[in-house]
Amino acid sequence: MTAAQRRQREFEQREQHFVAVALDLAAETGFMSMSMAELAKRSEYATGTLYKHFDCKEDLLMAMTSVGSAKRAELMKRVAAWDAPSREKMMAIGYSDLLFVTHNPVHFRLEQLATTEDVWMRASEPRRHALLAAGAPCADSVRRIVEEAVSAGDLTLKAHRNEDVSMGLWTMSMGTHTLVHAGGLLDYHDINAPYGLLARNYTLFLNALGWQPLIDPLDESWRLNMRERLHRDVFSDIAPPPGAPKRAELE
Amino acid sequence: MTAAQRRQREFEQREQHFVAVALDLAAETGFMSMSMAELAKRSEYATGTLYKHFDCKEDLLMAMTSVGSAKRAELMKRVAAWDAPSREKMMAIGYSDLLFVTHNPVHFRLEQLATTEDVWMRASEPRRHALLAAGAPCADSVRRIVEEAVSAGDLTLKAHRNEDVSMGLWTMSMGTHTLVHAGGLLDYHDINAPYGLLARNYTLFLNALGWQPLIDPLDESWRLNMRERLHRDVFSDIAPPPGAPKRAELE
DNA sequence: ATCCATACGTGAATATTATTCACGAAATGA
DNA sequence: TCATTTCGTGAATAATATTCACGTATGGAT
Repeated sequence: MTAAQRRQREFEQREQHFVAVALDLAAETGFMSMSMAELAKRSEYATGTLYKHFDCKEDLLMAMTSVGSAKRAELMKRVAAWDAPSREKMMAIGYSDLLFVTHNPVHFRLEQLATTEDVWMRASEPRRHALLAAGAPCADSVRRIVEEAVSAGDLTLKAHRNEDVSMGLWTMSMGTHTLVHAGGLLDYHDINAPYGLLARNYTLFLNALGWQPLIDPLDESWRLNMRERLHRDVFSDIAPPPGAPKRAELE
Repeated sequence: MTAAQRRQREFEQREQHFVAVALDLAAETGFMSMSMAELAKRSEYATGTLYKHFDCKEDLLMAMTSVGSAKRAELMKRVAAWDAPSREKMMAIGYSDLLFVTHNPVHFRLEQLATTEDVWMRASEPRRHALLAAGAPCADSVRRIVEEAVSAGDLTLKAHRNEDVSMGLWTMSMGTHTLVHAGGLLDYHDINAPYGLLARNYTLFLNALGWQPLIDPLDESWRLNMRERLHRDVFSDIAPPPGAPKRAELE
């Protein structure tokens, strides 16, 4: 039965190939403007073959999005393993998400489309589940950091359970990305540096939870310092997001 | 020139008619599954006539979404005019959004789709602008409440400018709705009552800003009390969202 | 080495649907 | 009453997601 296994392996490789080519295509034209026929041609397979893997275009989208989610999860796993105070690690989680989205703008577009109710419901249940599963390690990393903070005495949970803490931060990040990507919206509302603001809101939120040590949201240098160490210790292979202020510029 | 004016008026009425019928259709089938031809037929006009109003389906979506945004803005305007302490008014803003979304789930789906980058970019600039404009009064109401809080001495702005305050709350609400509407996602992450959590997160955030009077996030009765007065004084014509303690329904 | 049966890839055919446009009817104003 | 313009029409067009009948390659059995 080793032949069947090989077949299976080749099938999976072909699927990855389809997804990789699809991601390239989506980067060029956007997911909605990309046609299944063109994707098949670019992948050097027939249209029918594509449909052997994905029952519908939405299923393909789920698979494409899962790739990005896995990448983000990998970044957060690194953060969770970082040797730093719990509060810095929690801030670094938010930063890693930002890092990921700015380096992978295409992924955010896909994710946004995928979690749209209209699209979400068209995808098959197994594909949806696979996407959720791809994101689960993110939640795990965050959960672990919260646990760590509690057992280190940096944080005492009252109204919030462990999952609730991450939910607050998660919604702020997701909402911010959404507003950033709706071109013109933030300008319209006269909001200049949404991600700097997001960082301050993280700070406020963690302060409100009583997560020690409390940080002055006006203290930019604390955050920049943390970011520098983070890039040195954890993200040495990833460039900071363009447009982020350098520490030197603060003096 | 009075004939031309009448024509113009009729044209606008027909557009409203199209949008109203489209909202009904979208409620039944979802926006993506709704066809322009069927919309035209239901509206008792020809397909071409529909395209005299909307250059593309995405433009129609923007118009449909604008209707909802205007409704939400109307609710928030009422809140801004409410005679209550600034902090309660700010909480009521979040509550009014929740009220609106739970009573108009279709609108949220549309809004979510519309602000998706892929869709947003396909709509024409004027239609996008109209949608932004429809949402502007929301921002105005919120801005006014923040100003009021500052001049009443309930709030002292430090790291945040006026717009920044609303941005934090806005992203939390939007992010929460998004997660709620991605069916199965919250269950997957073991989060039970997302909107109760959202309210606590609002409370935390406003506490962190130092918005007086500070509220214990564990104090449910404060919130329930506020909500009751709000429904009595401001939203007497709107039922509380399901899941909340029932009151007499006035229509 | 040969053959059979099954699994697999194919791409032309189908179905659906957003969008266009050439036409004729109705309104307008002289 | 007529000429002109404006407006609504819906059949035609142009994609494009999805299906399926077909032929071919594969792998095991003789």
